[in-house]
This record gives sequence, structure tokens and C-alpha cells, in this order.
Amino acid sequence: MNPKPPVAARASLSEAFERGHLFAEACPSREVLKHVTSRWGVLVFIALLTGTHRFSELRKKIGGVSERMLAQTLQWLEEDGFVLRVSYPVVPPHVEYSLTPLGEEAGARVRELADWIEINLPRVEEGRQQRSLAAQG
Amino acid sequence: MNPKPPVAARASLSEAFERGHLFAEACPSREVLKHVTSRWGVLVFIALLTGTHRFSELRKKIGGVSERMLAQTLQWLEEDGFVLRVSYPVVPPHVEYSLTPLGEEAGARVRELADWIEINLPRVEEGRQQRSLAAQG
DNA sequence: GGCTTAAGCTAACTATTCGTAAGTACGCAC
DNA sequence: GTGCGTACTTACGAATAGTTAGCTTAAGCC
Repeated sequence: MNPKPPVAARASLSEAFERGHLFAEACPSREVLKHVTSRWGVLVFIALLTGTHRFSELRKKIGGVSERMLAQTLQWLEEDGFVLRVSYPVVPPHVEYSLTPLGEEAGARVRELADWIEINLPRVEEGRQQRSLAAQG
Repeated sequence: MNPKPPVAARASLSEAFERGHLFAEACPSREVLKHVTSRWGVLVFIALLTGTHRFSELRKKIGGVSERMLAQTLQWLEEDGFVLRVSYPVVPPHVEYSLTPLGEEAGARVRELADWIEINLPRVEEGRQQRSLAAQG
């Protein structure tokens, strides 16, 4: 009764490791994953991949983000070691954010995913249309 | 006063396209990105990459997910064309979920990111420790 | 016949998170 | 002494996520 699927590739580490960790409720990776894949986390990564930004620059660049969420997201990513925060003790404040080497590695994966989605958005919308037609017809 | 960073690579499509879309608040990609990177969406992708699953199998495999959220996530991914839902009209219900070709492509990127995080979690935790020591010392 | 179970949802309710708007700090220009 | 600029921080209503209970309908048990 539960026909095991014919595990196709087994090319990825995730299967070599039996994927025990992320599927477990208490896996600490989940917290990191949450930060990285959070709504604004993704966009922060992509923005910082192009170089250092000030807080207000990020805010301007990332349409729709509030100060509250940008600050929180940056703090998460800083705690995780993805983002480096450099604060110059001047008035008005001047703070620069950039990716650490760890952040650049993670960011590359984030960007790949985001790029894929942007590039393949037409395919998603095509499929949506076809299915909504089929549902009517 | 706002020294443009020396745009390093320009290797990725995201920069060739000036990254105009995802940074725009109304970009439709954001919706898809939200589904794909949602807390449970990521885990659904990874689970389905290993083959077809029934609803209850997914629920068991993905620790901590509630029926409501699993159902919602699967509906999102189905609407986006990533997941194929096949329902057999029997009692009790029997529904099988699998990835479409589109879903497998997206899923590969999701898995790469998730794998990276799981593999590099020690580096994240190391950094966390070092910073918390530095903050005290 | 009546009771129980099964699987996949769905509605109603509650807890958590998010967004919006306002406030804080503080040195400088006027 | 009033206002500006930048990077937060706090308070509170709104949206979202999670929890619980219920629905369906056929088969299995007594």
C-alpha cells in the first residue's frame, strides 16, 4: 500500500543524507531558511549582491518594504552571519550593509532561484490561463 | 556622497535585466516567489522531488505542518503550475501530488538553496558564537 | 442496523506576525 | 529654539498562520 516512488536521481546531497534534518520540526536549519527565504530577505540578498548599501538605499531600492521589516530582516541576516553591518558614529547616522563571504555564497543560490522565477514567470501565467480555460470549458 | 559599488560580476541575468521587476512592489513574480519560498512550500518541493506523495504522506514527512497549511500550500503550488494534483474518487479520499516539469525545474533551485543551508549550518552557528563572545569580551 | 475508522479537506476561532504611523536621538544650520 | 536628516524603535490595528472541530461516505466490526 504505499508504493515507494522510484527515487529518480539520488544525485543531490539531500538524498544522500536522507533529508533527515529539514523535515524534522526542530531542525535549526529551518530558522536560517526562514530568514533567507523571508519575503524581504530574498530581496535584501539580491540587492546586496550588487554591493554595499546604506539602510536608506536599501529601503528605496526594495519597493514596498517598511523600515520596521527592513531593520528586522537585516538584523536576522546579520545574526546569521550573512550580512555585515558597519556603523559610522556620526550624526545623522551612517550605516553600511554588505554581504559577508558566507552571505555571498548563500546569495548566489537565492539569486538563482529568483532569476529562474522571473525568467519563467510567463510559463507560470500561461499554465494558469490554460487551467482556468479548461475549468470552464 | 553615494559611491556606486563597483558592480562586480554582471554575470547573472538579474543584472543584465537591471533587476527592475522583483524590486518593483507590484511585480507578479513576487507572488510566485512568496509561494515557492513560503515556510512549507520549500519543504513540499523537496519532498515531492523524491516522487509522488499522498496528502497524508506529505503531512507525516514534513514535521510540524498542519493540514490547513499543507492544503493551502499545495493549492498555491498547483495554481502556479508546479504541482500536479490527481484525485481518485474513492472513499476514503485518495489524492496524489507530484511535481510538474515546471515544478521540477523550480524545485531543483529550491533544493540547492536548502542543501546549502543545511550543509553550511555549522558555519552559521560558528559565526554566531564568535560574535556573541566578541560582544561580551 | 448502529458504531467506528479512514483521508482529504474546510470553516471557525485564536495566536502570531506584519505594516503603518509615530516617536527617539543628536549634531548642525538657521 | 526650530527644523532637518538618518537609522532605528515602539505602539497598535490589520493580515496571516496555526489549532481545533467537523464533514463526507463506504467499509469493517459486532
